[in-house]
Amino acid sequence: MAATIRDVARRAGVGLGTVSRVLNNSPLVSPVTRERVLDAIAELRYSPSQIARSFSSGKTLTVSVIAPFFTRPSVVERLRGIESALHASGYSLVVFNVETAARRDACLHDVSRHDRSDGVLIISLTPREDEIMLLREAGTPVGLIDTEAEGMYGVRIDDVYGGELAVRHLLDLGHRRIGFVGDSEAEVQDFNFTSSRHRQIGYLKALDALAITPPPEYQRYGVHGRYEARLLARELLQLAEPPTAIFAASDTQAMGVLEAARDQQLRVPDDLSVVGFDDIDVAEYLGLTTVYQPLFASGKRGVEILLCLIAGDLPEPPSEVLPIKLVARGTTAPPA
Amino acid sequence: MAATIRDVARRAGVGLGTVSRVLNNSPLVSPVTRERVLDAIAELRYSPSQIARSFSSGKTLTVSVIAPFFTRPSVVERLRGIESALHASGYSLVVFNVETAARRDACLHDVSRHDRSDGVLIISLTPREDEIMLLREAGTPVGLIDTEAEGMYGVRIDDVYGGELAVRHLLDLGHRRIGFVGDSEAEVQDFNFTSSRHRQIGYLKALDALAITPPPEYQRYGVHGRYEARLLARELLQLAEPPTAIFAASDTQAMGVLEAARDQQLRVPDDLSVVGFDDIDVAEYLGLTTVYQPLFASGKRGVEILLCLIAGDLPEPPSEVLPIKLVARGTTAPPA
DNA sequence: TGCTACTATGGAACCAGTTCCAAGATTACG
DNA sequence: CGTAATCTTGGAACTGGTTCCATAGTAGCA
Repeated sequence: MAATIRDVARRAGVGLGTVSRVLNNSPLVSPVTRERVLDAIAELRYSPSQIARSFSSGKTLTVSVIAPFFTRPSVVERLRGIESALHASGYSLVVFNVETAARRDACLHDVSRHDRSDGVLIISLTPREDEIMLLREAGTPVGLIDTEAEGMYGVRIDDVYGGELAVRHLLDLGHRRIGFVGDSEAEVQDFNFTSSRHRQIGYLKALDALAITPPPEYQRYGVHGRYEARLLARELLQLAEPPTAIFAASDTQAMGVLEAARDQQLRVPDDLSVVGFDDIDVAEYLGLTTVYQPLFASGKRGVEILLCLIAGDLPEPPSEVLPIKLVARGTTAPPA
Repeated sequence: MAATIRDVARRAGVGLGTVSRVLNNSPLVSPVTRERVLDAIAELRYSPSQIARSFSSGKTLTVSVIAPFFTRPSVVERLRGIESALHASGYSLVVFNVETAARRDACLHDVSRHDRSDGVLIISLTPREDEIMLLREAGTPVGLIDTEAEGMYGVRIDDVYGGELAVRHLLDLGHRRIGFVGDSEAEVQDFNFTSSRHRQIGYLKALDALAITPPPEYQRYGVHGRYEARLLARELLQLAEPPTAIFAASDTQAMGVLEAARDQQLRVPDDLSVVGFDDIDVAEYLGLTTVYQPLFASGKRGVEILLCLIAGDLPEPPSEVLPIKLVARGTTAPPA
């Protein structure tokens, strides 16, 4: 059907190797011959088979990315960074969406086969000991985004510090009763998500610096999302002594908190201050005070690190930390 | 390095073909032999090379999807439907994000090579005459999502009817001065997006049924997004005789309209009614009246159609139309 | 028992590139 | 002019599966 490299060779009256050399821009071809080959390629409307190429060269020019809940705005933005950097390098992007623990394990396992892609990017999921072994054995280059693991390379932020930033802002405004809304134990377990937990540690650290120990009932956990966060915040606000401010582990959860405040006829920020995390697109719209993290850049940088590994170099430092900052908007104010 | 099918054959003391038959669950293998081969596979920790498999069989078990602006919430939701259906069928998903006209053309061209993937899904972009030819010549199966084209298969909604639904709702409430905010001419041209235009036709049709002809200045166009929509809505609201209701071609644009209303100290829905389109996740949060369309289902159905084409069947009807409905929430009310 | 029909099996040929070695052509230089 | 070094070139071998044909084995049946 379609022309092959041999057809081109015959047509141009040259050898197989010569056509291959032309295709790969080898300098070992005389200008005259190159021209002749290019003519033959044009005449036959020849286009080399990518699969055959991958097969014989062992390179697929493809990168897999494992993204948990890839509809979450923060993940989407990272993906956009990944896609843009990858495309610029001529790589294709294969996406795996992980929404269950089983799928998480299956994906990590599949991808370690180092067969269909030249490398793997893992977003937010922290590989376990045995999975790290598997990936290393298979020799699959891996870049981690938004997480870190022993002996692996990647890019992340300091979530503990981010939590501190958020809560210090509330403390500076004069708040002392500060609640926390974060991911459920189950999610942390199932997916090995760490950011909510780390942000909470920052929350505790900031409070501890002022010798404040928040009561356990001020810290609530639920399945990630607006809906659950709304319920958790409602519980917080119905306490005998409710918090005057709530730090949510993500902007999405902060939106749930805002809904709960609305439900209780509380004005934000007059009656309740709210801080989120991530600075997703809609945060600006809502005037939500939050902690900004460079989502797009994390994807881009993750790709750079991975391509580095694929090329055989070792990036330095292994785990790069991107800067974050507090963005004060309209959902925080001094307590009444 | 890694074991090959020949190693397995040698180890199991059988022929090449037999191992291949075991791998492909051919019934033409005796239970005893099958067992022996499976043992050898386990002992050698053999796992067949996907690339070699694709190469020799011609199937890649991969589908490409071309998604314009894949961070837009509506696109993300479609992608989620695609990923879920594709994964259930054992296919991998290669994503191309299109954000410029040049990239649009390049992607459509690349993908038509029918080499790296068994089929292509195209979201919202309508292939042009020559592109259809190219795809047909290459024999690449194509599924269209959110658009249609002569002789091609896919799934979509009736955008004209959607626009009618939205505007009829406003008319029923008593509005007569109704503005429209949609995509810019440039976008429609560059990407061959059709939905904004079709929704506007629905808008005109609904008004026409009541013999209303909206003045040209009531219809504004700008680059898709919250920011531009806000500016356009501001212009509308500053007219000598401003509209009492605005229909935005998407929820994202409706959010811009809401911002503009806020800027002008207008209360929604008392002073201004707003209707969006798509019913993205955040619409519910905002209490936005909008037109619901099955985004997730469109992705899923698109995959089903594509797999059908890959299998060599022709789906009926060629262009399937999914149901939509108006979701009345808090941003619409009778005019003051 | 002999013939047929079907099952089970082995392995060559094939897919379309890349890689690398051998060899011919050309140039450089003493 | 002869020899070495360098530049070009051709094509066999290789990548790891699938496919299909030939053949051996076996059961069914008259």
